Amino acid sequence: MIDFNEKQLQIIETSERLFAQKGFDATSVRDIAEEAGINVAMISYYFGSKEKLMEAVFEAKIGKVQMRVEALLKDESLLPFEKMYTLIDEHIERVMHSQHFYRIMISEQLTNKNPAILQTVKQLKVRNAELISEIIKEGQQKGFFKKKVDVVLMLNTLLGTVWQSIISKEHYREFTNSQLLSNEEYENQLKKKLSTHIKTLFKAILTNEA
Amino acid sequence: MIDFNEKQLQIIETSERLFAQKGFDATSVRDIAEEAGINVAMISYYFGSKEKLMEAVFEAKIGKVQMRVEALLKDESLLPFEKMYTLIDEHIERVMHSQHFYRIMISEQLTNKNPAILQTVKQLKVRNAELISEIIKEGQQKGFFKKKVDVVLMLNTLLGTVWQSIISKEHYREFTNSQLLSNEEYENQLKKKLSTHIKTLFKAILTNEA
Amino acid sequence: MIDFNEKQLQIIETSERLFAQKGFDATSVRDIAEEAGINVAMISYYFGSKEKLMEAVFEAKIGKVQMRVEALLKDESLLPFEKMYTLIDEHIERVMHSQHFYRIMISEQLTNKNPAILQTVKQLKVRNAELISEIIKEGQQKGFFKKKVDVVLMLNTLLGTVWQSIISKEHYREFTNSQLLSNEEYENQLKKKLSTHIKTLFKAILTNEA
Amino acid sequence: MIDFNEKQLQIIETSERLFAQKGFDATSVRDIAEEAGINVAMISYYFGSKEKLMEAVFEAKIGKVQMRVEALLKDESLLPFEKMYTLIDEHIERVMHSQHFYRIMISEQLTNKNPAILQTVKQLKVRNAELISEIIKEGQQKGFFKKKVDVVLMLNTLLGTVWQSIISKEHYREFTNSQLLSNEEYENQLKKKLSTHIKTLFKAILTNEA
DNA sequence: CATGAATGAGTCTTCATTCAT
DNA sequence: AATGAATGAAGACTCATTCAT
Repeated sequence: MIDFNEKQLQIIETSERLFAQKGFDATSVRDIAEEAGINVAMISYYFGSKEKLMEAVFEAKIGKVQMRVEALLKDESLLPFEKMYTLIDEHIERVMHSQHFYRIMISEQLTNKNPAILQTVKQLKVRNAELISEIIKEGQQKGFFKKKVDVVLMLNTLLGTVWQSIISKEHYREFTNSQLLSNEEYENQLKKKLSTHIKTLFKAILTNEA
Repeated sequence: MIDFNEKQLQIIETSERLFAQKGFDATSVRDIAEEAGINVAMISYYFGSKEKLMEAVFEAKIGKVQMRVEALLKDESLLPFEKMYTLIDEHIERVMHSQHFYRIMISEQLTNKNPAILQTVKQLKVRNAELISEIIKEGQQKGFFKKKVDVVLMLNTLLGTVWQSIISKEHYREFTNSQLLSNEEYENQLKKKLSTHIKTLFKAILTNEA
Repeated sequence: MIDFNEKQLQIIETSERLFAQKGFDATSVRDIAEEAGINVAMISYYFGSKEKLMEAVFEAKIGKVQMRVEALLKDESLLPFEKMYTLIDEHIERVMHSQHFYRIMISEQLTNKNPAILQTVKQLKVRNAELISEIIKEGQQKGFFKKKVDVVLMLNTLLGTVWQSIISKEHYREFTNSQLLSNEEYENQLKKKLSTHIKTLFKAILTNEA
Repeated sequence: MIDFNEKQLQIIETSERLFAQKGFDATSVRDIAEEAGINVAMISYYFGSKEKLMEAVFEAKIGKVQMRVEALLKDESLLPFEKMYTLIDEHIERVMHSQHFYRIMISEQLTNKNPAILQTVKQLKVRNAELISEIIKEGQQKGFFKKKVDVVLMLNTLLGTVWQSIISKEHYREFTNSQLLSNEEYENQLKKKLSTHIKTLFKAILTNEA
């Protein structure tokens, strides 16, 4: 876990936003430098290269996410279903709040260009799948969940549905008659709907015997 | 619906693949020209610019998709549930087969850079949502589906789950003990699993009274 | 043997001069482009890179030199001593006339940076040593030359003396009371002196029994 | 004669090596700082600039060389021929031992960029020519040497032959069947050969009446 | 006295596009 | 109708040097 100083964090934050908005290749180091109010050379100076900067963006973020998930899933005070539901809500909250970062993450998974980043992402995903598998086993032992559950597909439904809702958010604004809502209101409404929707799906996945 | 000549289609096809593999910005017109075996200048000559070429890629593809969906949903020989299930299977099949194109589409939705393309995508999405709404109404009238169904969320679950499964395909290969399968076998297995999984979800969405 | 078009030759010529005057690293592609009256991008366009341009400079020159030497040494109408003397005079003439190029060549041998160039130079040198060895053998068989002659040292004396005379030319101008001569006159005087001097040395090397 | 403190000498020594290996322009102050184990800023701090550092390298070296030559040539216990032969051997030894420095010196003479350095070099050369002229006069008066001797050409043969032998050392390694020798052995062999060779040449220059 | 942080100028190269043919 | 040649703009990055501490 690398420690970044204040200026580095400032650069990371700006990069995260710009990479998300325009994509890695379409974001020039000049763009970043200007927006962050620093000299172009400082990016090479602090991070070595634009690519390494991107990796730093991931390191800075993934670590935090990982810790939060671990903490939740190991919380012994929660019942299996409560854990799953909390997991859903925290995920929705996190993705909505860090849309920028998740945009980059998807983008990186799309292009397969930086192996270091892919590795980091993979580790996060696999680790999470492992942790959730354990919750499910626990729920199965206690008789709450049905026998056969495909953890990966379940996770993909969670991540995919949330993500798809975000990227197509604007497309459906008219369709759902939400033109009059402020951006914030619309997002809040979306969060609630998503929460209910996915919990329903998870319940179906975890309990209904096919 | 624009008519493209053979050379143009050749360029579109190559572009689709390269844009998908490396991203729009990271793909140079020289790359495309070389792979397509044509002169660099021909891209500007036929399409006006690299951006316009991208738009052509979308026009060429979206049209086909749209027609297939319309045909399916208007097929009067199918029951509502059958339509939904066919919709799922065709979507899975289509996305798996045209991963390249869907990668670009997601990428474009991520970066919001080309309004013309966004508009095209939005039209497709909204039109599809409308069509599916009608199926659902039909199913509700016939008593197959429950009263309140959120079409958009349902669609997002379909699209999101399929998509998430594709982009994280490799990450979970070890986790699901599928290392020994060939790529094709792995994809076929995934298709089947996805089909069952999403049908279960749709059934839950369309029938279970919360 | 690569064929260079007119524009390429123009770039090569300018580069040869600038690389010689300022050194490879101190010469920017902008310098070259400005002096050659071409666009900076044309250097990459025609040669691929600054390094490759340098290699082209060598290819363009070394070939010519090689051919001249081969022709001379294979000339059957000349006696061994005549060949050696002609070799000396032609070398002096060539180096004086192409000082720019020889500056670069020395510089490259100094820094050992571009293996492709070193290889080209080495081939030239070794080939020349071989050819001259044959002349000497011929001279020995005919009884003109003494038995043991070190070809490499002899060549090094020729090349070294000529070269050293050129690079320290200005240093000794006062010392030799040649301030009043024009540059051309001074160089002509130097050529004559060098010719006599080196012929004396060669005669000593080739005939005097130690 | 400037006094350099220990840290300065350390920087000078490292610079000498790096400038020789990679050339002045291709050597960055960061390279030097890293290899010398000092802070980058210290180079500007101690020497003012990279150029001034180069001048310091020359000042530190030229002084030593000058003193050695003066001492030898003024040694009254040696006969003229002995002096010349010792001069040759010491020069060979010196150049072989300080190849780094001589590489830089040649390089500087090639590029003519730093007038201060050129001046220093010129002074050394002219002074040496003057001293040697005196030896020759002495030898002529004593009847050992012939009347007309071109000191400059003679010096150029000494310097040029030695130098050419060094820079083309590797090129001829195969040609002289010396692949099996260690680097050290090869250099020792070369030194001996050079010594004999140049002494022969000098003898011819100094005695043979044309 | 010595240095880590910072920077503006400059590097080479690649890019999409244009234009004469 | 099609293209090879050419280019201006922009790209990421490295450099020697400065300055506050």
